[in-house]
Amino acid sequence: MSEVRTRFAPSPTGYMHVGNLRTALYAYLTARHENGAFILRIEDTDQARLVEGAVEIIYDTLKENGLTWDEGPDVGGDYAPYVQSERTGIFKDYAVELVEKGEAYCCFCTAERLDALHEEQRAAGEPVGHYDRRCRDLPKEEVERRLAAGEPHVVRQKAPTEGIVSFDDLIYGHIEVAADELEDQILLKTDGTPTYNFANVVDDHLMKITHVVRGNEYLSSTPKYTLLYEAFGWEKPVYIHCPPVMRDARSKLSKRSGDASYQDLVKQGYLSPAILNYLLLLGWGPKDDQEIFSLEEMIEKWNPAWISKSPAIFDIQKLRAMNAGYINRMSDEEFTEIARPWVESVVKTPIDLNLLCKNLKPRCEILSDLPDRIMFIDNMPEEYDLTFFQNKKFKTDESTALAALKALLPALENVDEWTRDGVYNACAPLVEQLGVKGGWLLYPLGIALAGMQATPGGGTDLAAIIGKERTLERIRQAIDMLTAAAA
RNA sequence: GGCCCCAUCGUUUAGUCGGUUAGGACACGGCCCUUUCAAGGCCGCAGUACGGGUUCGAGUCCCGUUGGGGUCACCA
Repeated sequence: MSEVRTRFAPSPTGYMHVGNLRTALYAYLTARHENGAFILRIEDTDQARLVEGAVEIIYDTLKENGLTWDEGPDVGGDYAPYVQSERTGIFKDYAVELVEKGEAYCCFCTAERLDALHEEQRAAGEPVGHYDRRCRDLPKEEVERRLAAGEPHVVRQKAPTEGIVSFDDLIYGHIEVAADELEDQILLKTDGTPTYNFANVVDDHLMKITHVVRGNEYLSSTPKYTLLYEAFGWEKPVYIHCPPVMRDARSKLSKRSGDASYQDLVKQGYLSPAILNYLLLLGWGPKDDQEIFSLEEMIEKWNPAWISKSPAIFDIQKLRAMNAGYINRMSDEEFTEIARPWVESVVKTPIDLNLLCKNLKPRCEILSDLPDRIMFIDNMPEEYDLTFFQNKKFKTDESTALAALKALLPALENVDEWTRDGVYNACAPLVEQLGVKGGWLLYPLGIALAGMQATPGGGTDLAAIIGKERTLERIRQAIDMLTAAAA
């Protein structure tokens, strides 16, 4: 069996939505699982839609995710060029080949005539149909004469007028469609450039693509592709049509409706491996219960036949959980490194960064969660809701908190070794002395230091993180506030 | 509208030879742990869209209904 070759052929629109990335991943895995080649081809024939820097976004996204390509615009390959706009000269010869074989013909009908035709059909109350094939059987002499006169024309393929056209898809199985559903599709436009479908078939053939992995919006046009392969007498690729990634049950993910692109997700603090892992499972499942996959494991376990047939709704909540799992599995050191810029964006004063991050790690689902959680370090609110001191489980309220903090203050003033353990060791004897539960004493400390209820760590952690000076200052502040409130 | 495709918990997915207490994950609820909140551990709630067949037996096969998606360009 020959080498498996797949390709990812994006249009450089400047927006890589996650559905695109998933298609790239599936194509990549299909190749790599068979030790095959993965090719990157840029489909930029629509110059009007060209966006500056869009190709770089494609490169960067694939690279960040480890989806390396063997052939492409930047690395070259045996079938270069890999940018479609540089290949326009190629297609004309193939169109001519089909005309000579009698599989295609020159059509001189103008756009105006086509419009009029459709208008007539509408007026007659008929559904707007296909091209009426007026030029399909023009006498050879007439065609030559009009060509010689330089009359504008397109090249159309002669589609069969009866019978059925069928193809096989690895996911959807055998699909048949009546030939009269198909029209004589245009191969070459008036300006001599190829239509997308035509260019695609020729390119895939020339690049020896064996498995075409693409979105299932192409399922309906695949019979046209089939006709082209048959007209040329080329071997058809294995088709793998992937269902779309949806925003909700009705609509696809789209830039227009403001759905997050891959880049947006990264900016929000989602990790690439977590995004890729989530995408793998969105529309595909292994036969066991494995959920966490490294790229190597994906390659090993991949089977394109297990891709789902129905659309999958993108669930940001599940992605969040997946991301949290990836963060939780990192070492404290790794997490500190990726969290550092986020922490430093809101904390400019000296702190125990390692201790903070150790506490932040299990509390962080995505990196952009961080700033709100640690704001209090540099910006302690002047006032906060004193009912925060009420805790049912520890039997605390404003008055017990006042007592606890008053006991804590002198004990902490005497601490020399200001570490988490040092602070805790100074507090522990008080629990004995007062005959209370740990929480009774330390829960109020956390509130006093942060001014909020959900904090990255208990009272002693917070004290160690923000340092002795700020700790004592905030305890005094809390004592003042509680005293004033009690009076 | 024509044609093509799809349909398992709220979401995602397993169930591919017809026989399962219909499994996992996220979310949700509860309990444990606990110096807050988390994390972690344990338990729970929750599904075969509907209607007909075929069969001893249907999530699985067939037909229909409903719902949804895609596609019908000198766009890609």
